[in-house]
Amino acid sequence: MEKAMDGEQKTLIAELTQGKELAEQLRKHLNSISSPETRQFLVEKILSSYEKALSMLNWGPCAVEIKPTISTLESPYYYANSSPRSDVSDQDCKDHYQKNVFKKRKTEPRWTEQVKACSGTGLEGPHVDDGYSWRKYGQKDILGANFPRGYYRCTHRHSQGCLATKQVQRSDQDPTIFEITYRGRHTCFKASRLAVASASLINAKCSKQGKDGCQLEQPEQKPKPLKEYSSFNFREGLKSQECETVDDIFPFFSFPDASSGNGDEGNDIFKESMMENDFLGSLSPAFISPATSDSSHLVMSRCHMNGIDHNVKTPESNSPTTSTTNSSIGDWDISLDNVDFDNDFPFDNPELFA
DNA sequence: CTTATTTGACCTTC
DNA sequence: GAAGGTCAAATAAG
Repeated sequence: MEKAMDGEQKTLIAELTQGKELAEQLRKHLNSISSPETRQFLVEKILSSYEKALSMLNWGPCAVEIKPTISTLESPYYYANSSPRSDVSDQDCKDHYQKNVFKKRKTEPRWTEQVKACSGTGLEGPHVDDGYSWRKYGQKDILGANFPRGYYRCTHRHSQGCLATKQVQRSDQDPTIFEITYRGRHTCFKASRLAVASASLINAKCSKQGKDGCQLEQPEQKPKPLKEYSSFNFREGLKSQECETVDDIFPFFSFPDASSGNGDEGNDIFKESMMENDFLGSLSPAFISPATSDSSHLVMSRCHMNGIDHNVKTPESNSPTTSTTNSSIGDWDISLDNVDFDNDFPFDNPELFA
């Protein structure tokens, strides 16, 4: 219980701190040549942060309802992290793994995102990037569906034990629409980092584009395969989790003081990854409202990007979306106070906002 | 050679 | 028992 309160307080503090940081960012931008859209974006974010903080105060700690399964969900029962081929036979290991996988399935957070991919964008079908690296591990014909369902899991499943998976199903009604069901949250290191930077950029872009939606120069700026792209879907694993502490929310996140050793390493990797992935051209939106404090609190948000339309819905939720505390632009629930990209994040880069 | 995809078999859930 | 989900060997691609 005490921990729950701590988590609640941390989240609250994070929200307030984020508001403060954003306000400072805004102040900088007031004196710069940044676009009005960028400033507008910051204003929205500030308001959003404070709204969340206020709602938290009104609602009290929902962190009491932290799922006890969170830790077990993250536990390394999968053979990737278990001591491989030592005391336990391969078969035992495999059996154990499979049993747990299927056992776990029921409790996995799950949500669906509808993605519309227009032809000609180069981002069709399952290749519509959501910011993570996925590896296809199966395909299945589904009863009543015209198109097979593809099964994907995070590329970093074995290397980092990231258990996130997704299913991609092309819509029968509209073949240009892909229904992507996500399961589990990403705990992979790289993805989390990139998600942050991309989140910022996407939001900025979306904000800039205003009613026209995001217009990213995808095709021209994607020299690498889509699967290598990383962008914002950071909260993909957060949004359906019940209230969590900050630490729960960002288990592998690259807070400066959280990285092993010094913080520089994190930043280096961060920069490196940004360069590696050419993430400016690989942004894709997945503006999913965070589970800031309420799991039933999923926000519909959307952003049009070059023919791609992400539309998040909440299949697991019995009640329709009830959120009223999020900005319309999308969410970005990362405490800037903790995220060390002040120096690296190119807020002032005109190219990002021009 | 390494990594990703395909696909049939197997397992779990309903 | 049917359907959905996952594994892993075979194959393809880079």
